[in-house]
Amino acid sequence: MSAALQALELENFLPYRLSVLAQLVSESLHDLYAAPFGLTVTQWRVMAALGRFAPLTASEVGQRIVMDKVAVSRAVAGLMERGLIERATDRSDRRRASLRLSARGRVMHARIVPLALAYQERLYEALDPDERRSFDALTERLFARARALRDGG
Amino acid sequence: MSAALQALELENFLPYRLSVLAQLVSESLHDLYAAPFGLTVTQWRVMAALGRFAPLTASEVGQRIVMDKVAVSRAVAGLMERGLIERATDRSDRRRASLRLSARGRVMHARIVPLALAYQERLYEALDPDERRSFDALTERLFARARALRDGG
DNA sequence: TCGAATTAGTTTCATATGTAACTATTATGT
DNA sequence: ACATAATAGTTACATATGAAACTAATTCGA
Repeated sequence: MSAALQALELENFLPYRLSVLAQLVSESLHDLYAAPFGLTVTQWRVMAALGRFAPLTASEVGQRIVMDKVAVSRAVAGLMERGLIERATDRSDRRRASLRLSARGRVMHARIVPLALAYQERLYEALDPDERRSFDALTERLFARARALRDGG
Repeated sequence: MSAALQALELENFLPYRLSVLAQLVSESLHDLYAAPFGLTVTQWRVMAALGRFAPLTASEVGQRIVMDKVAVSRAVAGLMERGLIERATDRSDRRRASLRLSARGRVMHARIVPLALAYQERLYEALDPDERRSFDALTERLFARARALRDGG
């Protein structure tokens, strides 16, 4: 049995394709709220998590949005400084502090959400409804597989 | 007509999902060649582009792998330092220099490619062949759409 | 109950990345 | 031919990110 020569066609290589697509989309979205609102991607994600699930501790935020605790800590510091979120130390466990959007944060959140959804909508116009559902399901399975490979080997 | 309240469900938000999936895959792949071979993701991508299409100028590399010229320049500097690629200034236009893998670079490339393809294969096990084709086609269309939105508005 | 281990979160350091300014070379228009 | 613009690539600066060390508080176990 002769060994097949393997060639790597970068443009057809799944991890590469995912990376390029995600980066392009991420950059576009970034333009949507970075310049107008002065937020980084990680800060916006923290706000989005709090907008939906507050109150959350920093750890819980990290679990929700798949972000490590250092990144969360830095994003929270920046958002606190600008008065966009509020922190309240847990009385029964003073290591923990629950976070929520401030009034200002809620205003900004309410202005960004429609922009983000509109962008998603325009992106999804590339697919018909069946294809959207299909795409979402496939990404979900790839994600689960990638996590299994990382964790279990 | 009452305005519908819009909610952003981050975990169902397409840009977010793409970002998290791409990052997870990218991290896994990174473990595959970063520690063993001491390459960054950008360096590996430059090697992959040269392994397939050499000789290329730095600009051409950037176009192939969707990477800006500064990133290419830095990756090239690192790869030159380690003797993994070779540079030859174009005689008819001395601004340009064509790049190719060195003998050492080809050896390393030949060792990494099977690892990368094996990882892709294990990832793709989450999908059956029809689904793979479908997924690839859908990502292609989303990419085209994202680029159109960025460029054209 | 007291020391070790765990957990939440922050700080530090080294590295990576993006933007803009810069150098060197070639192309263009008059 | 010569000033201006464009192109290839590098450097510099500011900011972002990841890994590991660290602080503070709590839990666990002998």
